[in-house]
Amino acid sequence: MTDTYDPNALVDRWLPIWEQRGIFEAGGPDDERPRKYVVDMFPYPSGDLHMGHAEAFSIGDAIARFAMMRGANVLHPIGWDSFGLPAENAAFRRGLDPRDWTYANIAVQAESFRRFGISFDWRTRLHTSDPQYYRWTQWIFLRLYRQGLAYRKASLVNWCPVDQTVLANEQVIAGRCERCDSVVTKRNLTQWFFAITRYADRLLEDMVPLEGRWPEHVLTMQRNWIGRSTGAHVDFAVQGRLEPVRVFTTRPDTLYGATFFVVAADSALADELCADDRRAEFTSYVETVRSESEIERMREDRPKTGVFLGRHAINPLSGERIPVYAADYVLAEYGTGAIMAVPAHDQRDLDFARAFSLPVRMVVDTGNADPALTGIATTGDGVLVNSGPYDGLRKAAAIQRVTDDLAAKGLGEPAVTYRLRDWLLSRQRYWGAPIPIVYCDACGEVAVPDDELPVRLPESGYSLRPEGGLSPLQSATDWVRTTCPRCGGEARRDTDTMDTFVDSSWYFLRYPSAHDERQAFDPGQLRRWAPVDQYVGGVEHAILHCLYSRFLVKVLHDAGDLDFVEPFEALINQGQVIMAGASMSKSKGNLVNLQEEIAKYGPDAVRVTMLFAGPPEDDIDWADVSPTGSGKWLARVWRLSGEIGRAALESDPGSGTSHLRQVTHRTIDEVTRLMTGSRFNVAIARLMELTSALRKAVDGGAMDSPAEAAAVREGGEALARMLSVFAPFVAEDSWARMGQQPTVHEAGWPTADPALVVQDVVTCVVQVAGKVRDRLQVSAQIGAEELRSIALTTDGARRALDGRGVQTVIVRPPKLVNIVPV
RNA sequence: GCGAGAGUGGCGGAACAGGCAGACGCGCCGGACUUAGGAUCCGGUGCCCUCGGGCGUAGGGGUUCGACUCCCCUCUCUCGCACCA
Repeated sequence: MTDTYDPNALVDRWLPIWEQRGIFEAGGPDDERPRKYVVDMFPYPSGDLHMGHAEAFSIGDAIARFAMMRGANVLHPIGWDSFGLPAENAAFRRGLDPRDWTYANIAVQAESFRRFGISFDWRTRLHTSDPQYYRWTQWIFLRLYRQGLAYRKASLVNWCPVDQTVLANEQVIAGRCERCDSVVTKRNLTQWFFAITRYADRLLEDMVPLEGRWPEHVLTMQRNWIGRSTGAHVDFAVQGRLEPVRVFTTRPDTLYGATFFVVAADSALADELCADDRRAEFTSYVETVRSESEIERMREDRPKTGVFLGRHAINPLSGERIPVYAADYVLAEYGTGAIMAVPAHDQRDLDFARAFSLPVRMVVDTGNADPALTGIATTGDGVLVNSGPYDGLRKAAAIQRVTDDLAAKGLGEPAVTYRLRDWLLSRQRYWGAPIPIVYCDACGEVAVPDDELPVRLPESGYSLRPEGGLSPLQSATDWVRTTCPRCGGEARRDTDTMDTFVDSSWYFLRYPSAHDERQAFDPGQLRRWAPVDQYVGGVEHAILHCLYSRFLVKVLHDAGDLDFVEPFEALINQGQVIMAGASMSKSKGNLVNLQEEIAKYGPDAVRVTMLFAGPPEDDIDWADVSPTGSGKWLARVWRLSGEIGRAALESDPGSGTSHLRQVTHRTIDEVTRLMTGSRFNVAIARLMELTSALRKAVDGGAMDSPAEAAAVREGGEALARMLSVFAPFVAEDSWARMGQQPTVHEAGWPTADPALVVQDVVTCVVQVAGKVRDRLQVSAQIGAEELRSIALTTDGARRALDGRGVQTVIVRPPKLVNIVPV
């Protein structure tokens, strides 16, 4: 055993031993230990692991290892989210097949994970781009298809002109492509959707039990994303149209304040309603609107525009005739694509009314100044005015009454709308799971039978680059040409592939039976493991990935495949690793290379630095933290273990109650609690304190006395066991240096002796007028009366009182006395 | 604009339930050992000070014997959403 601390040599020493013993493999069905399923969001193979991976997986590993050390049967799996557009683009840039590029990266990442010492059960390893995996992604698609939850629809979709593909709403950030930042345009294409909106209410309701277990802001983001609004549908007759036009409003109480009517300019309805003499103006307006980018449309200070359509709508309750406009501030996709405009109580309507000199009629008196004069719409509570039979009602009562009256007359009904849209999953790209549908001239749209899955991606030999909005798979003509599973006639395959979020929204169901060739997931295994007890990953997936996973689990539950409705019982979003105040990027030149950091400090020091920097959810600025400092601490532990190792193994700390034993057991007690709350930074601070206490004892000659040496050994061994969850290599080597057999990871979490945790003597603070004036060492069991009289006679108290009398004394034995002078 | 969260030393951050503010670490200062130190070990380190104390958790007010912690107002920052009717 060498005496020079070389962190990277420890990796080579212990990795083969751990792997040979299989110590991180989950127990089988007969394993009686309590089970825990810990999942890190699986990586995307875009290159080697980076600093962000190191942080996320350090957190997940600490959680998984802590559970293992406490005697749980832990499933800690790993896989790769290996389909997707970035890999495809990167491969084409290099003139490579996406498959080769992807699997080469996976190999590199897997080896990096190994050497980083993450406690994965490698038997679970899966890749979403394996036919053995995407076969079941296709099976899940068909599961939704048969339930009517997957459907095809021609619609105006978000189009990224650079990536040449359709994007889900969720992938458009402020009008730009999430991936390449180019300005998104619109296209009319027939696309596949999952009907996630049908699950909107359940996605909302089922969040209640997640309170306190998921980050609050993630729940808020999901709620906002779903965007449930309650109100009413109201039918307005429009001249020259048989059917009334329906609007959605959250403020039916303001119906008498509607002074005009607006339909979305780009909707079919606007086109239909346009009067002949307005056609020219309307057409040119729509052209202007269409040519504007999303960015321009979303400019905050953008003036309201629109055109009068030459018709009027009839207010169903008041009978008033109001003009109908087309405008781009009304969205075709939200609600019904038409609104009643109440300028007095809606700022957007007011802005439009002022731009077009339309009347503004206040119908709810909120006590604020008239919006017609101020230009500020009022939205608060108030009393109805100018509203015929509803005058005098308060807002809430009026909403109820108006809605009821509309319903009674068949002119409307209570309604709920959502911001959430159905999940658009078709992608005109090569590197994804093909959609398992064929089109037959005789039978139409036909599902590929389950036993013909997977529909494999054609291997190569085609131009696989996206062109002109056509899926690259269209050029694979002999792949496209197939036979209809129903009639045996000629048929064509769907040439789109699925959004990779489909792949990643069910992988945690596959892990426990990752290589099962008969089914997507094993219900028996899932009964043992699922749902995921702890999920760890970046906040960038707080909406998309988490919402889609929640949706899919509910669908599979309803299909009778699963007996739970939420995939992730608890969620931690780790912060980002940044450098010198900015997110890392090659162009900023502030990229920190993970492998270089590991080469310099060893994997353990990098892990400890990540976890010690602050709470897991906080960002880490690598410029503010010190891998050197973490490395120094680990080296201290390692050297200490060598000194402890020279003391006799068999010595027993016995029943001694030395100060050091108390420190050890209090540390165990506290670190155990801190780990339960994922308070890794504080837990590490406590372990550092224990290290210093042990160092001090050894330097003070403790090793010369058998009893004291035994207490040092007890502390050192407890330290190694606890350290193992953060710094597995150093902990393991220290364990061996103290003369113990491998491995520390099987040694179990130390147990605190309650007798040593309880403080028998405590420090009592003596305050005068709330300021600390003295400190006392008193028995933890001291009575209030006794403590009061001792406190009053302390030097500090007497000096501070300076002859003044005592008004009252607050005694909180044994920790505090506060003397209040006259 | 709307919603959520956060402001503590030079820096990252501690403070369980209203009871010793600044644990632990970085940085800095000093010392020991040393041919040497970018190794190791030990000590110091919120600010001011007449060495008794005074001030101090963004700012202002309040509740309390006692407030980083609870309440109100203001300021600043971060994140999310952003014409969603």
